[in-house]
Amino acid sequence: MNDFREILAEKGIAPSVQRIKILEYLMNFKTHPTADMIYKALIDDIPTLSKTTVYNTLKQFTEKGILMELSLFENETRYEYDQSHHTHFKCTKCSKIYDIMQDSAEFSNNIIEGHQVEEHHIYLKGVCKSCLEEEN
Amino acid sequence: MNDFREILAEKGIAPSVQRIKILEYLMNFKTHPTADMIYKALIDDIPTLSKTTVYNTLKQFTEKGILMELSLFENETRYEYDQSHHTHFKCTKCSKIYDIMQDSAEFSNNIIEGHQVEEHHIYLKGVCKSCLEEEN
DNA sequence: TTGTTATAATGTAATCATTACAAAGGTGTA
DNA sequence: TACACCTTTGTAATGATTACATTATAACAA
Repeated sequence: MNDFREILAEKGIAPSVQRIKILEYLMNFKTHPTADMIYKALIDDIPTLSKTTVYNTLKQFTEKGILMELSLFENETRYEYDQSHHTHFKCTKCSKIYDIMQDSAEFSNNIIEGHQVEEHHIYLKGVCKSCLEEEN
Repeated sequence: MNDFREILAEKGIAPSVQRIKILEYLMNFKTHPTADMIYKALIDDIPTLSKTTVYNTLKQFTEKGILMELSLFENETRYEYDQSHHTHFKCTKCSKIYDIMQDSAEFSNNIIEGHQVEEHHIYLKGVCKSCLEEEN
């Protein structure tokens, strides 16, 4: 539990109950939850919790680099604490999202870690050619 | 223009004016537009066009495999006609989305086709291990 | 032609995720 | 205590999307 406080302290974020609980949840449950899932999971514990607080906190954590935002699937932002670089797999039946640790981008075989892959997407983010040129 | 009618006919979709114009737009402008962008682009041409029609048509086209749905960025669904397998690059400054034709998944160099890559995501879709097991 | 049926398009209202904003609560310090 | 600052809260607003009921259109038979 000091863990959580330390992580927040390192980033200059005051350790309120809400922030600690949200971070704790994301570090303990690697389920790539939405803001709403986090809210529902914590509301019993913190009955006064507001959804706005959840959104604000997730935004702040993302900006400070504590969390990673995933907007990959179905127009719902999902969050994860895990910092390691890995691939995401979403099941079209049960909707669960799995982390694929396999490093290589070798997807010629359509079974990966037991999952049957039907679609394969790669996307990149950064500064494009023409924006780079304008900067000079 | 018979092109469009043929594509629709192949999939058993009646060639209404609205459907032809929407398909035409997606085939001519490879800008990965949102439903709203398509609506705005066509409303002068078809003054009675309804946004619901755009949504319905895009959904139908996607189900029939004519279009590809991209929910990669900022919780807005974008659509593209291009069937070839390629990578998407989004500029964090101008928000434009580029197609990256480079086949290999070799992103060790952080400049690709002139764009400076800052994030690199891979995601997969399919049926997960436990759903596969349940099927038997 | 008229009537009938089926499909397609439209407009409005509803939903859901997210954000804006103002008010209220808490904490630390002079 | 009083003040300043940050945090949380609740409500209202926004924006994308969907549900649904109504209207329009096209094809076809009588």
